[in-house]
Amino acid sequence: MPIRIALDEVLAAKKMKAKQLATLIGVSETHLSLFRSGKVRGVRFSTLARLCAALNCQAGDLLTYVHDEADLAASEEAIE
Amino acid sequence: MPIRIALDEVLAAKKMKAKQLATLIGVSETHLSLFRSGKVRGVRFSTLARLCAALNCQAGDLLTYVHDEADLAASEEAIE
DNA sequence: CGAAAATTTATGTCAAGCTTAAATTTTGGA
DNA sequence: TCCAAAATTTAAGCTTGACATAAATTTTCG
Repeated sequence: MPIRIALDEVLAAKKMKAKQLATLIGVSETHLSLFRSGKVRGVRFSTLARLCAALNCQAGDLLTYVHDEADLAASEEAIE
Repeated sequence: MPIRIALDEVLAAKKMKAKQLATLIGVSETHLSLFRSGKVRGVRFSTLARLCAALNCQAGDLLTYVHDEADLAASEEAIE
């Protein structure tokens, strides 16, 4: 997956524990853990907004796109 | 909603039409239109990745968080 | 005007966001 | 080296909403 979640880095920079964040924004520790380790396939903006608010950062600080040529082949399947 | 979608700006900068983008990344024009006008409540990373790939930009260029104090009160409801 | 292009509305499907609970693993101090 | 607390993972389920297609409505512009 070319969208990398950099939550751990931001968390470390703010010297905040995942648990604190979870409590602060009202999301389960379970889900936050899955999110941190990149095991989710998307986010609700409401959740993203709360993360940004709590960490005082931008969406781009949490989500970074790692370029992958394959992403552009999305519409052209059946190439075989 | 404090997450602002800046797709139109990026699109304009790249001088690309929404329709071209939709075709390029394989998403319906309908949905892309809803997305552009901020009428969706979230994104799948697969879609975000394709947008970034096609526009050659970062996730942060498309999604920006507009600070809103209210976001932190997310967990404290029942305040009345 | 009028037709093509773009946006919106309507409807529906199905994936997955997120939760709670329990199991498993990791961590760190005594 | 233990063991208990903390953190992560697994499991199961509820519910939302991403995204699609089709049709209606609106906008664009020659």
